[in-house]
Amino acid sequence: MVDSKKLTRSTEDYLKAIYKLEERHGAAQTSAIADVLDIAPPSVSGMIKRLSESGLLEHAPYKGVQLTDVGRRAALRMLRRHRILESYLIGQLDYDWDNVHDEAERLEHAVSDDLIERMAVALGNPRYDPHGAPIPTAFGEVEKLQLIPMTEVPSGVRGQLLMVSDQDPERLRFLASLGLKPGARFRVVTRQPFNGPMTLRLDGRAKDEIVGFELARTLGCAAVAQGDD
Amino acid sequence: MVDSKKLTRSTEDYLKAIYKLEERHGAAQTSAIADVLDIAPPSVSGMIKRLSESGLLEHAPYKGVQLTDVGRRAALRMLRRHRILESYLIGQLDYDWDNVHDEAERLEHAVSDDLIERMAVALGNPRYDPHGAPIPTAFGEVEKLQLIPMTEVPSGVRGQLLMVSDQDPERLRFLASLGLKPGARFRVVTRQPFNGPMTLRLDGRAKDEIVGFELARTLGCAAVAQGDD
DNA sequence: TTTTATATTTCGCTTTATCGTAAAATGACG
DNA sequence: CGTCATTTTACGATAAAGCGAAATATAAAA
Repeated sequence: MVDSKKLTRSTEDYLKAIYKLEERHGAAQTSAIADVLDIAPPSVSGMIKRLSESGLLEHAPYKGVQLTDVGRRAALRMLRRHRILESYLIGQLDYDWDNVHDEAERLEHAVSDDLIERMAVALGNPRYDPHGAPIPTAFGEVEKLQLIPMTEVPSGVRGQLLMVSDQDPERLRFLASLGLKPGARFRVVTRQPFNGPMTLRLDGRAKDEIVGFELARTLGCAAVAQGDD
Repeated sequence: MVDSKKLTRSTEDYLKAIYKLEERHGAAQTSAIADVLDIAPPSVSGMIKRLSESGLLEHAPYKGVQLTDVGRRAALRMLRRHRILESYLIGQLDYDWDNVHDEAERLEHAVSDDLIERMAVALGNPRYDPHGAPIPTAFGEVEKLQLIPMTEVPSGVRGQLLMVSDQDPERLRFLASLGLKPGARFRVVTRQPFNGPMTLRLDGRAKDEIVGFELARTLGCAAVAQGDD
């Protein structure tokens, strides 16, 4: 119950995964967790039991789990670590946005809170990481972004790309080659039906770019009113 | 035999410890390792067996162990990591020389070679860490310092402090308060017999400082010829 | 409501890595 | 050659996490 018990690598990974699932679907099903972490469902059940006995989450058997306040704080702490680390590696050590994920993934379990705060200070306490994800504060608060998939920006409408997944280096390199970095503004030129590709015109570019549905669906965007900043 | 098998935290710690013992005494006895790592001798025997089966060290039963080339490279790699990390934390993240050890100790097991090299570059490829220890190159070469304990600098002779242990924060703070940082030059004013304290006059200081025998024995020094740089 | 399908949990077991105690083996030395 | 300290072997314990098979619960279909 006391929150000082130090967590293992796996438990930290579980908490992060559960947080992200909760964020998207309100709760986290066993199989969803198993899926994300690439672990067999019975193993997840076992871990859920241990985590709920430690007071990190509430378990409604056969329904799913919810993080407790303690669990959520722990998850947000990991997210902060990950995102500060990515920001630092890119900002101070010349990493590129497509190769920071793995390094951050390992380091987030090893660094001290002190080091993270020093990195944050060195960066000027950034609020977003290089992939556009909001960085939780040291007190465990996060901005909740209201994003829509690029696939839901209507034809003819202007939008802005705000957030991409940091996981797949190849995808990130490809996105960069299209000019699709967080902050990029565009107008949807055409959208094919039946989950077909979309055509975009990025601000400051002379040519349209074509983006497949699967890819576009993973891009967190906001619609931009004309003349909005 | 293939050197690509990734090592665990403990094995890395064993290799470091064995390297340091070898450096000082030519070989590493089981009990000495047990002592340094605070582990029971039979456990060390067990680990020695595993390490020698992995080709990291040669074991002469009942005699001691010697690192193989592979083992030595692995140990030097850890030393490089540790020392680059300490240098980086102090040089770029405003740590002090008395509080970097633990952080480096944890991180050295988690960082990638790539990150270490980036840190080294950011620092201008330093050759010594902030405690005066030589940093092995990425190729596994180290400068072998020929140091003597401060207790062996004769009375009346000038010396230079070159290296101190990074392990004990309190000791480091105390040393700093005396002005005893690597590079500091001094003249031995008096030395009491029977392992008594010594009196030093540090360059640029108006007052003598008294240093106990136990402490002085851990300070790596070089005698300095008059007018030497 | 009964049947069927899907998801979840329980059970029992395995793996990996490490450490420990007690007892046997070895080597060093007087 | 016998004593003593060191080292090794044998055996067991622990902790953390994983898996497959079978039992159970929920949800959907008939």
